[in-house]
Amino acid sequence: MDNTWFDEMEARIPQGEVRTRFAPSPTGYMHVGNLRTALYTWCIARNARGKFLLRIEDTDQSRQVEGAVDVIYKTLADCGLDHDEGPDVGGPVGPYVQTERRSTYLPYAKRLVERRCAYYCFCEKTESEEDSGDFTRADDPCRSLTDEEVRANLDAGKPWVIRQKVPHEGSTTFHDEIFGDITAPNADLDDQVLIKRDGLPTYNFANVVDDHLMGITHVVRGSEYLSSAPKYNLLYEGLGWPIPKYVHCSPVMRDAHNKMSKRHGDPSYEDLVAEGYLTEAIVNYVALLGWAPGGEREIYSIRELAEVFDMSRISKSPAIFDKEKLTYFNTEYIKAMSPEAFAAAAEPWIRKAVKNPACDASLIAALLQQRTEKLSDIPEKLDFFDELPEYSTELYIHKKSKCDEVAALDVLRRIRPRLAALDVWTEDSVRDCLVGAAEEWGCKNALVMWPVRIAAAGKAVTPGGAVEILHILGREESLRRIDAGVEKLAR
RNA sequence: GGCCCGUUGGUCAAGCGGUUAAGACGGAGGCCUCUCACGCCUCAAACGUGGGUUCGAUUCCCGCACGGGUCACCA
Repeated sequence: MDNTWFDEMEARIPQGEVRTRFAPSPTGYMHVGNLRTALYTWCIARNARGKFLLRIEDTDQSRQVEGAVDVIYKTLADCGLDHDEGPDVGGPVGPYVQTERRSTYLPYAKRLVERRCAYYCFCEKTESEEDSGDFTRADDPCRSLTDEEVRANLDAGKPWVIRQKVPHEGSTTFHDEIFGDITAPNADLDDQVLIKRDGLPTYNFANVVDDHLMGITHVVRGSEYLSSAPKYNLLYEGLGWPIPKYVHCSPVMRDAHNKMSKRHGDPSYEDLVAEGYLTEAIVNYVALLGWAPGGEREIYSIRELAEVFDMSRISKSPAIFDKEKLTYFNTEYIKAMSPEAFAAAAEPWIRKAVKNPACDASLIAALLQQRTEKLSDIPEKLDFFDELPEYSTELYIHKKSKCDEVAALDVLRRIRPRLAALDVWTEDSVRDCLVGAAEEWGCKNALVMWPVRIAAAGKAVTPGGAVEILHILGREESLRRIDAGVEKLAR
């Protein structure tokens, strides 16, 4: 490879702006930790008015999943994490899929070999031999092969990999934006493979090459890469490249001991949406898992997050994902929706329970908005609309309303003709009727409301009170249910 | 096991040498009220541990304990 190729690659690299990248491997599953990493990465770029890129890391051919990339696109788009460059939108330093860049890695690996920072390895150790303990990489004879010996092996067609040549002496220090300076003895760093036998780069090498060639200024990733960061530095140094800022994020945990994972059945972003969580709530909550802006405010839109984001405030320790708190954010976002927006979002869920078209979905939605934690909870709250459930007359007993079965029967019998005689059937007319009756009879509203509601709904707990339920049910059905209540109580 | 990292209420967290150690979720109690919910008020609940440094440590240093990560031709 002549120098002009290298020069051309260098010439493409954008300068003078913050550039970050989200670089998932396409597994078809966007877990919460991934989403958070993407969010922080995006925030760093947007906060600095820089560029956010998407790069697909698919160098492991054995783990390709059909449609996996689409999950990534969809999740990012849903969450508002727009990217400036990527496989779908292109950009100045493409391609943005590693397998499409396969030819760019080997020249750099060879350059490292020339500079004695890497070497061809012809070992054919099996895994068990490597693990047996009687072979240490440091003693690998390939480390000290002469150029002639290497050429002979290559000419003979022996399979090879290229490994990084880590010095045995000294130590390497790197700086992380949130963990500070970290030093590791070189002797503990192994000669990791850079180019695999199949000719593709390993993650570790592809990452370094791509991050540099794409002009990435902030390398954001999970803290599991913390211990390999010293090796990255050695690679950057060997290639004569500037070292980017590292931002290592601690994991999102399912409990004190385990990371969130597909294996444990922890929900992905899509799972959470299917469970009835709003995207905005998920994003807001996830942002606050392992990061806090400092004040007392917790509700932030994605745009606001970008504005206030300060990576130096990312927490060093892992954070446990708490669904209860996510639920809290969800209720906050639900309550903040306009009634129209909520009605639109809730309608499909309402119609799962209420098939009767006479029951107005937007009226029901109005009852639900202050009482919904997540949309999926809606249907079970509404089961009484289509059909009056079987219920015990004991439901009519309610001490606080001074109601018992005898009083209930009396109330129902007396309220029925008044409801039947109403000129119009509106929420106001129904309310006036019930409240007016209580006033006339000299009793508390509750004594009228309680039995009417029980008769209308047949359950102790309902969204909305007697007035709203009667209104939504309509006159005919309301009277029918009151009659049923009378009959039940008279027995 | 080696190396690296972490440790404030049950959870998320503020704090960055001197505080009555914020706030939120969850929990408990109360008010409001036609049930539930919403809203409002109140309460309980924390600096892992032992040494230093200092007039003074949750904050700085060291040890210990506990937890996590990593030691792949996976990312």
